[in-house]
Amino acid sequence: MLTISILVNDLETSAETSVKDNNDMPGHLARRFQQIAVAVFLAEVEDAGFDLTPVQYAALATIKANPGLDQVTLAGLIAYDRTTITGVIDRLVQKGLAERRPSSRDRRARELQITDEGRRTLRKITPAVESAQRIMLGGLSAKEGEELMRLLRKAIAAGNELSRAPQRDAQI
Amino acid sequence: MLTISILVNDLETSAETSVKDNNDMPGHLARRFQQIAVAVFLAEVEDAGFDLTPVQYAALATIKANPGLDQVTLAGLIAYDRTTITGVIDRLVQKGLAERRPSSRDRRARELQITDEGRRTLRKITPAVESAQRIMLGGLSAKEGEELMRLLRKAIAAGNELSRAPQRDAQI
DNA sequence: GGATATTGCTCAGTATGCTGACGATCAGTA
DNA sequence: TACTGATCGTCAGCATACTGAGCAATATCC
Repeated sequence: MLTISILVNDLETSAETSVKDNNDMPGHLARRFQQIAVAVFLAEVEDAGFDLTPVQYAALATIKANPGLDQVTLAGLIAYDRTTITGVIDRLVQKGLAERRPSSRDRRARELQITDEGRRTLRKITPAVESAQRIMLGGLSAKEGEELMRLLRKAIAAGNELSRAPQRDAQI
Repeated sequence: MLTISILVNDLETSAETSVKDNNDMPGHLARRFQQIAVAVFLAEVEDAGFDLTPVQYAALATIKANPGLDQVTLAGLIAYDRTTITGVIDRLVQKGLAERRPSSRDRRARELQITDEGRRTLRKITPAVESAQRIMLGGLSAKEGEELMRLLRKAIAAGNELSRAPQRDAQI
């Protein structure tokens, strides 16, 4: 009791809010883990001789798996904001990895296709991407890594609708 | 066996890379969880009548807990890049929540102080911040939430040096 | 069929985050 | 003390992310 009292007084000289340690804040931990994940991804990919961001990679892989999809569908599949997708596709097109052409069925929409160069890039980059995923979880045992991913998936599923860019399955 | 074979052929017509589902990628899950965490934070804080980002909140709370610290130390404590801090402090100062003044001991450095208004804001905003942290973990049991935070902390500690902005304790 | 609502995409503006560079300053050493 | 290297803060430039707005086109409803 005495210890606690001293601790509180030490942290808070006045009777104000009890500011928790940043490491007790899931939001802070989320930011830190993301920060490390991006840095590891970029380092591994650059070591492999490529220049592709995590976001660009996810978009390209999803275009490959769903040829001809439009931008809104792509955004839904990987949970990007639709305004973000525009710039990401711009850069994939500019690098010659993807193509954007007007849809014949809906003149508002753009159909996305991966190019041969994009396919080649995806194939060659895969070991680096997989290596990055391993490094991100490097401090955890295999079982802990699985558990972390399970808990993240569960928390994400529960909060899916809370951001402007929820995950959406493709329409049939 | 048959099922698996069909599935693989369905996903991969040629003998190319096996593109994993995004939900098996810790990097993707990290981005999604962060995305939701930020959205929840902003929504809760705005509901409480304030306009403060997660990054600004963390900086302000850390300034309050370490009066007079310089920008590099602040960056280290919350693992921001030092180039990011400049803009964050700019906005805190512009909102009247913090002050930046030249250090008397080191003319390169700037000493940071929280203002009365900043203190007031921190105090009033705390319930919203705590509510946001709860909502982020809303899909998990209390035990699962604890476990998620433990695993994140462990993974982050192992990867601390891998980003340009590692966490650093303050010098004594 | 025509008014209305919705949807696909883009844009301007703002806030992280990062790379790489720079000037000013400090610290350590020859 | 002069030189060298490191450090503090800032800047330009780029890439996410988001808000809110708008245009064009499609869907829906009467």
